Amino acid sequence: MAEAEVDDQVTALLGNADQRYTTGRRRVVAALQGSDRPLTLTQILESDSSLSQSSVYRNLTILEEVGAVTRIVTGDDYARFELAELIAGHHHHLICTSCGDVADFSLDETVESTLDAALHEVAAAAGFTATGHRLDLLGLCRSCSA
Amino acid sequence: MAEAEVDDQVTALLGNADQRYTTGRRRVVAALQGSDRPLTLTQILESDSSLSQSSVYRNLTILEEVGAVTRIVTGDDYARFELAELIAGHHHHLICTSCGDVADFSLDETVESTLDAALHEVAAAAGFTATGHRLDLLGLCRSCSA
DNA sequence: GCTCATATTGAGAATGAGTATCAATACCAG
DNA sequence: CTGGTATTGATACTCATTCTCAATATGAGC
Repeated sequence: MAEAEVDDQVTALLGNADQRYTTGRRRVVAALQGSDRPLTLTQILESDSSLSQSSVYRNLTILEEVGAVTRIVTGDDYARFELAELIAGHHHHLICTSCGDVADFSLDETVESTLDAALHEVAAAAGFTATGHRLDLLGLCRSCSA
Repeated sequence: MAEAEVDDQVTALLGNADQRYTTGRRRVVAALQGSDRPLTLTQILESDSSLSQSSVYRNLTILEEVGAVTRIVTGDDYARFELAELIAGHHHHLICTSCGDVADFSLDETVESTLDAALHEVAAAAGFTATGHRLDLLGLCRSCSA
């Protein structure tokens, strides 16, 4: 998705919640969009020195509430943030259990549908209202396994 | 798995790391085994009033290090703990995004194999050394969706 | 452009789950 | 029983994240 389209999406999502798409929020979204993987707060701050810690935390929370950003908690000490699937598309994560790094990957459409169907049955049987799934591959990234 | 077998497994895992299977650790394992879902620290403490907070935290960390317990971080404020897959068997989680509750479920063998094969390819392509996967269904539990 | 009312920002204080400390206690070997 | 080591538990501490609140920016109406 092009930057302008992302901006339109985020503007709409924020607007639904009577929130403005301010410069600070644009910068946070730009940082996330410029990365091929989820970023920690520290990484966001490092990528744009005009941002302040408390505002980035607050804006990430707001962006998460309106559905523009997703928070990823890995067990690592830091939460990571990425653009929500609505914007970035459905995907999964390779999580390094040694250094905490997270990378994106996608699965074949056919595997995804098989999975979706199976999960749908499970949810129905459990009286659970499913809104999505999360699939992570755990292990060692290239540098940690070397 | 029967209680005695679980004890044997845990004893072996702890022994490999030169750790004792003390009364406090047995009580923590018993609490986890007695539940059909992962427990928070608070829930473990409530289930057995003879346990003290700092020892339970320390023992959960040790049990996790030796591979007897798995820590589940949901995005909720509390980490949850369960017996490792080696002991409890491979399974997945229904995670309620409203109240944070976590329940267990399993998938058909066939779906699991399809998934495993697909993930194996992804890992190979990324130079990632996979040690396992994590699949969670996100949504609202029965009581939160009512 | 100007003014008001409101939303947002940013620096620092506060919160709280989880971890470290350390003296007291439990356990094991001889 | 005795000495040496491992574990416990109360408490202090850490540090990612959230809250506070005065200062600033924004948008609407004129």
